[in-house]
Amino acid sequence: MDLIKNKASSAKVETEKRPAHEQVYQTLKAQIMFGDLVPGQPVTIQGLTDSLGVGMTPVREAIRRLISDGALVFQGNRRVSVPLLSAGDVEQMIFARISIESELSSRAAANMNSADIDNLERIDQRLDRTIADGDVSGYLHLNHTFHETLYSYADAPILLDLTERLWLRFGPSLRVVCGRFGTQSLPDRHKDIITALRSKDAKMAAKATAQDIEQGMELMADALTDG
Amino acid sequence: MDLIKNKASSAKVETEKRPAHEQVYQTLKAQIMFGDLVPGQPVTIQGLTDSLGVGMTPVREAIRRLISDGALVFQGNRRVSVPLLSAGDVEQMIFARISIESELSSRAAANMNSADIDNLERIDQRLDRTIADGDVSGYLHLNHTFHETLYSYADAPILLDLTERLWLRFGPSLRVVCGRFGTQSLPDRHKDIITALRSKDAKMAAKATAQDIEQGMELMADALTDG
DNA sequence: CAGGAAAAAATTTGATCATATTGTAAATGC
DNA sequence: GCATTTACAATATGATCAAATTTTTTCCTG
Repeated sequence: MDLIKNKASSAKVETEKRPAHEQVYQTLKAQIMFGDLVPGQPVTIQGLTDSLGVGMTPVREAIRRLISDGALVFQGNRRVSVPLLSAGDVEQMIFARISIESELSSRAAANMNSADIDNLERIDQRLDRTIADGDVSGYLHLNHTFHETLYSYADAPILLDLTERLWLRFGPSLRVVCGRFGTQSLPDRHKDIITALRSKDAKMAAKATAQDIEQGMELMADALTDG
Repeated sequence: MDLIKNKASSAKVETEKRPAHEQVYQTLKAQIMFGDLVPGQPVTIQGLTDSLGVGMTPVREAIRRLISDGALVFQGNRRVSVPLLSAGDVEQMIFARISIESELSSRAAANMNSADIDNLERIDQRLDRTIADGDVSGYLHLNHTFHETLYSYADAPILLDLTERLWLRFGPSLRVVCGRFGTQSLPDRHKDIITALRSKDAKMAAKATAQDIEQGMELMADALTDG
């Protein structure tokens, strides 16, 4: 569990340099995105100061940031919790993700060279293995890495930021869906995306990305209306 | 002791109920959005504790939130400042705003009744007066109110949140542009939007909104490349 | 002797914590 | 059930420590 323990040997300069509030933010972000926290679960400041071993000020700052990200919600009465998504929420996120991420994919297609695409394909191969193995946690991490890597070539930091914010919102719910249905039924349009990138076909890359998003999010929407 | 605790006096409720960090956030947000703060201007924690008369913790929390919003930027060396936009930034915001706000406008068209549209039109009439008077500050406030009011009928909180975040980003720069060129050259496709709403034409509402956004943002893009 | 660059001290600002205060929810009594 | 009390968590402040910038001093060179 000691994720923050020093990975000392490699780069000793940067290890402990970041301020505590930044580290707390990154830690919580990962926990939310990859599902250690369940939708609806309350998050308390004191609980985090105890478990993370830092004072309350850094924890407070990290929580405010995450609330602004939409990764946590303020429940009115000083309570903070992981968001529960409504059907409408998911529908809006589908629209926003398709609008923005298709564009990112399209822009990336114009900028990526052959080696970049090879690199992306290697990530996708590792992703396939997690699906075959039913490794939910690995799937969530590598799926995120795949999209993040792809979009990073778009050279569009503001669109990237909007996307990151959306991923933080649906992270916990996606985790629940994967936990319930396993990894078998998960969509993977990544092969289509890679094919499009190789032929420098921005339109096709955008379309494949849109389909990948839609299939994944629809799965989530269905699961939410069931429960 | 607390005999006066009941909220009997209805009109006066909003005074000191909200926590300090929330008030600081709202204050700074308004200052950023409507331009008391100039792009590039440094923002210091201690300066704000002095000028706002609260401790550092609430100020810190508000600043973290605003950084997450993109309304302030963290300059590496612990320094925080109001963002300077690049041409690429503006271009990305044009894309994102058109994508999302056109959709909001389209959805609002389906939900607004005649009285709602009348209300919106009254806002636009007041807006016209600020343009005629060259009242930059009034223009910025009412233009925001117009869009915010319109979009509120879309019943899409997540898309609304994404939009708010974008407005916070370009607020300071828009203010600079208006200050330099006055209000005369500002676009106003609001009449077209209202016409579209009255005929329940969602497509046309979306198109007029897109044009309104594009014209305003292009103005900003031009001004930024000049300086 | 003057000018400038480098080094060192001082000031300003940020980061963190410990503590006091206040508000909210749960528990107890009637 | 409802009101009062109790307990716990959130809010907010001030103090303390660390980092960075700015100013001052000093020393070297022309």
